[in-house]
Order: sequence, then C-alpha cells, then structure tokens
Amino acid sequence: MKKPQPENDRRTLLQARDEFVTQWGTIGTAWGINRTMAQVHALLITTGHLMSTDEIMEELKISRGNAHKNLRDLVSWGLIRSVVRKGERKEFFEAEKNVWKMFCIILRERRRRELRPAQAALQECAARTKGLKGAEAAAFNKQIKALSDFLELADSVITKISRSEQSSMVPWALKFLK
Amino acid sequence: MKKPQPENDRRTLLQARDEFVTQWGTIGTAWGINRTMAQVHALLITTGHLMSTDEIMEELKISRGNAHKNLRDLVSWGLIRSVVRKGERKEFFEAEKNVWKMFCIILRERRRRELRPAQAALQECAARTKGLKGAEAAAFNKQIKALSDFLELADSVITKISRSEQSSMVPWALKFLK
DNA sequence: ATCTACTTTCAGTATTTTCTGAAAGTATGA
DNA sequence: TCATACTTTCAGAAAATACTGAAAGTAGAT
Repeated sequence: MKKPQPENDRRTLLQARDEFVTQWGTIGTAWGINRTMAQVHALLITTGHLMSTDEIMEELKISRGNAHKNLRDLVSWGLIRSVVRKGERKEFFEAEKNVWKMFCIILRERRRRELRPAQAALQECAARTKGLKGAEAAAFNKQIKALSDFLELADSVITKISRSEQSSMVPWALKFLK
Repeated sequence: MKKPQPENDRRTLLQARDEFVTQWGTIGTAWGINRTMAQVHALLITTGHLMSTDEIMEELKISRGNAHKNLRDLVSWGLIRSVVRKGERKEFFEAEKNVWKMFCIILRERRRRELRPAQAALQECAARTKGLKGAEAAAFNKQIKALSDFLELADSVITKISRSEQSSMVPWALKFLK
C-alpha cells in the first residue's frame, strides 16, 4: 500500500533534517564545540518557525537543563536570539540564518575566546626572555617572537574579514582563486 | 647571597619555557587539541636539540604510553618528524619550526579531518531533499545549499593558501589590511 | 639463539566534560 | 496575596576522553 506523495516527501524531509542535526553535531565535536550546542544550532537554522525550549527538548530528546544551557551559550555567541511573542510568557528562539553572518560571528568569537588569550600568553613569554644572555635564550625568544608576530598578523586579517560584507568578500575570494 | 648572572638567566629561560609549554597546552585545549599533544609540540618547537621519548616523558612528567601516542599523532599531522641518529637505536624527534609551514600543515590537516567530512555530510543532505515538494522542503534545501556552497568556497581558499609560500602570502596580507 | 635496547599495545583507571531532573527562583495577572 | 507559567541553578550521574604502567613485540648486536 503506497502512501500519497506529499506524505512521503514530508517523511524524507524530517529524516533529512534529523540527519543534518546529527551530522552537524558530529562536526561541531570535531571543531571543539559541544555536540548538543551544535545540534540545537542545526535545528534552529533549518526550521522555519520560532522554537521554544520545550519544543527543542522534545525534538532532541534532551533535558531542560541541557537545552537551557546550550540555548544560553548560543545566545552568548550571538548565533541565535530570543524572541518574546506578545501575549505569551514563553521565550522563543530563532537563529541567524545568513551563512556569511554566521561565519563572521564565529570568526569574531573564536578570535576573542581563543586567539587573543594565545597572543597574550606569547607576549608574556617573549617579554620575560627579552634580554636574556646565551644562544639558547636568544633562539627561544626568536621562536616565540615569530609565533607572536604571526598570530598578530592572523588576528588583524581575521578582524578585517569579520567586519567585511559578504558582497565585497565573496567576489574577492573568487578572484583570489584564479 | 646573589647567584651569578648566567645562572639566573638560565633559570628564567627554563621557567619561561615551562610557562610556554603550559600555556600552549591550554590554548590547544581551546582549539580542540589534546593538551598533552600541544605540550609535546610546544616543547619540541622551543628546544634547540633533538629529544627522545624518555626526555619528553621526563620533562612533562608523563607516562611512556602517553608520550608515545602523542608523538605518533604529531608525526601523523606532520608537525614533527622522527630522526634516527647513526649509531643509536633510540628514536629522536624534531619539530617543524617555521611558523608559516606549521600554519599550512595545520590548515591542511584540519581541512582534511574536519572540513571535508562536513562538506560530504551537507552534500548528502542537499541531494536527499533536492526535488521535494512544499515550501518547507524548499527552504530547508536552500539553507543547506547555502551552507554547502560556502564551505566549498572556504575549502578552495584554504587549499590555495596552504599551498602558497610565505613570501607571497605575508606581503599580500599586509596589503589586504590597508 | 639470545641478549639488549628499544617501541608498541592495551586493559584498567583517572580525569574532564556533559547531562539530568528536581528544586529554587521570578514575573505576571487574577 | 496566591496561583500559574515559566526560567534558572546545581548536585549527583553518566559519558567521553585521556593516561598509566606493565606486558608484549621487534630488531640490531654478539
């Protein structure tokens, strides 16, 4: 007994979304991002409607505490925002769906959370060994300096990119590739 | 009773190296890299001489199994290589110290290990929902397509950069910043 | 063939990270 | 003021990850 076409299509869609949520979770893990956070994000960028905490708990089969924490983390990254519908107490969430904007947000946050602490640590090490005598000390200082200078350059480039518009960067990237 | 200058300097150097090793370990963790692997790497890039497994175990106070595993992982990334000194059975290790080369190695490996699986997963999701009827399905497919296209562009850019010479990229970056 | 000087493996353990679920907290409105 | 409808917190449990140390494996030298 064959099901009607629209019903089959709907099932395929739901399965594909599930697949995407799962995969995005795995990918997130490889990128050092908590699996659930990546899954919640995946769910929100591929869902047409606003979602409540309860709906997310239900979809992903996770506890309230877990849903809550990861929603807060996503908000703090700026990847999703909370919306209050008038007349309702419940909080709803929606994701930034523009891929370029998502990318810029992630660049900025990773820069802030990972690159800048690294720079600070390197500069501290460089400063400490600045005037030390001996070939070994000089070599150490030089190596740290090279790392530090590189990170600084990378930082500037990332900052500039994350402030650019998609409309200026994408054509540029295409030109760069030629 | 004041110690002679060179002795003080030596102590400062060793402390700074320790500090660097610790910090690099923490930074590695933030980047999704195992702490010990980052520490072993830090040790090898800031040490003038070849190091044996035993010396690394001693410096970092880690077990043989742990040292072994992380050295192998670093070799598989291409960040360090093993050297056999003639006349000796023991294996020694040295790191790639050129910062640009290190950067390219990391780009290439992360592309291979993280970006490509992500691309494959997205393409699969896009293909599955290609011809589906309904506005929701169309929106889903469009969003996945946008992500997929973006990753593909990023992949190309990363590939190109990781194949470039420092001598061509660094001046270019400086120009880009202006 | 055996010894020696190593490297490799892996079962069990420790540590870190993440998750649950229930209790506590807060704001609205009757 | 109290009830309701939520959000937030957090101690303990579970899961994932990393580490140890000892035993097994390997290869050159005698």
